[in-house]
Amino acid sequence: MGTIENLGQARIERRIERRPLHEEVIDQLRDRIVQGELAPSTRLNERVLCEQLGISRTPLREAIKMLATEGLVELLPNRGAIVTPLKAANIADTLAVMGALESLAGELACANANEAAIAEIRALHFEMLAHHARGDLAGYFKFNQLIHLRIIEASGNQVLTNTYRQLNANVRRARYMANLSQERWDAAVREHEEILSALAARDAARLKRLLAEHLAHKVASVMAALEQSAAAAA
Amino acid sequence: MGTIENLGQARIERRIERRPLHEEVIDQLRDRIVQGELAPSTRLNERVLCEQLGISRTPLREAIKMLATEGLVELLPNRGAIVTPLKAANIADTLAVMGALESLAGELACANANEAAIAEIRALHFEMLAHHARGDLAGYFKFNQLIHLRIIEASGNQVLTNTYRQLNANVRRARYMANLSQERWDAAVREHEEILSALAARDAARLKRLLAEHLAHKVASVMAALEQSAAAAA
DNA sequence: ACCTCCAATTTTGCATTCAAAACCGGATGT
DNA sequence: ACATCCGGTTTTGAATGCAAAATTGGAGGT
Repeated sequence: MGTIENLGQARIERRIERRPLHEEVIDQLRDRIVQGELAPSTRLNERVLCEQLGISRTPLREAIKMLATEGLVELLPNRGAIVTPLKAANIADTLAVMGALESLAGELACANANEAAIAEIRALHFEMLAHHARGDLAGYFKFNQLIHLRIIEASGNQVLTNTYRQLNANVRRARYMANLSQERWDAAVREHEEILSALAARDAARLKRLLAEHLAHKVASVMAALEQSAAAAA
Repeated sequence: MGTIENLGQARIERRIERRPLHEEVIDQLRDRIVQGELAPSTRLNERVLCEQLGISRTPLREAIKMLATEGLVELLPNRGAIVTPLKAANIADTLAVMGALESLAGELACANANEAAIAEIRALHFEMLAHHARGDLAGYFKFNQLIHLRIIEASGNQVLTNTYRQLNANVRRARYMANLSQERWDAAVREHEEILSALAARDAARLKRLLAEHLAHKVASVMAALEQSAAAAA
């Protein structure tokens, strides 16, 4: 180990940590895809994206390859890449897997979550209520997502969290299509109340059931929206 | 070599679509990592790997980025990449997630699997028995893996299959460490018998329970081996 | 001997270049 | 009119080049 205290090097560590370009790029593209700004089936033209991002093709191509293994992008050999089309079957499969993960997360969270984490989830819940009260759908969605992610994280299983987050990115693209009725919205908020209370009580069985029901409703809503948009496209 | 035959060969060869280099490379590297030929924490030197694979750095770097999002490789900014170290905690987390996926797969497989798929799994089971009878551990492992994968695939959920396969790659790296006792090996074979019979009977509840127990044994065996190797390294 | 500093070398990050495949649009033949 | 062929253009795939960061090895100081 040697001397830990550096003599003349009392200088403050430079906080300016330059992120690799491919990381910057992948975040940018992932956001654009999830936001729908890059719509499903859109062709990713390397030249155009390079100009928009102000970088060369090398880091862009690296980012695209990474997005492909995340499943947000599809590689067509010799023909570039497209934003993965939204297929109802694929979304249904993804949601089924996410359900299994949520169930496991609920169980683990009841066993492992510390009170601070639960308190934070409760705080986020109230923030979500505020947006719901104001009828602010975008804000509601944001905190909704955050709450689900925090419950997953409360499991303490890092692999579970990463897997869930990755699958979730794919599903989030479909969320704008799901035009929530006021009734369904209100019901979802009530479901969240119950989920929170089950977690606080560390009632794993009840939490798992509630998460499963909540997800089932989400599946129904998303699938309905997808069917509708598919019908409109045809 | 007749001219006509050669022409024919050339035409056929030309029709075989050349895979992108990064795909070739990612498969090569993934195999080497899973086989343990590239051991955990090994530094990936681009120049060396380029020479070994006979390619330039561009496709190699693309492949490394993809392996990083698969979790088999860790990127150290400005310092290249290393094979992801085997951490007991990470493997335990991964196995927990795989357990949840197997459980879901068992349920879906009982509902969706066609008889041909089950017959194929049974055939693989007998091949596995043959290797077990001969005491051929490597051959046994191969068919063991294949059977588990086929059960997952029998779910009919593509996302589930992909997710499972990806997580599995990480765990397979640890399998050589798990020095199976003959008793445990025999027990594992018996468990497989039961799993197969539950699937054939489409008894979802029993199948889920058996898969969970089977996995629990695997977890115990892998974790014991990891603890042991960690102790040896210290 | 140990630590620190510094130049030389290596290695990575990114840009650029070159080659091959796909795409486009008009001319040609049926 | 329609399909197809062909040349040029665009776009992707892969190699190479160049600059910045990290590593190495050794000289000098304590």
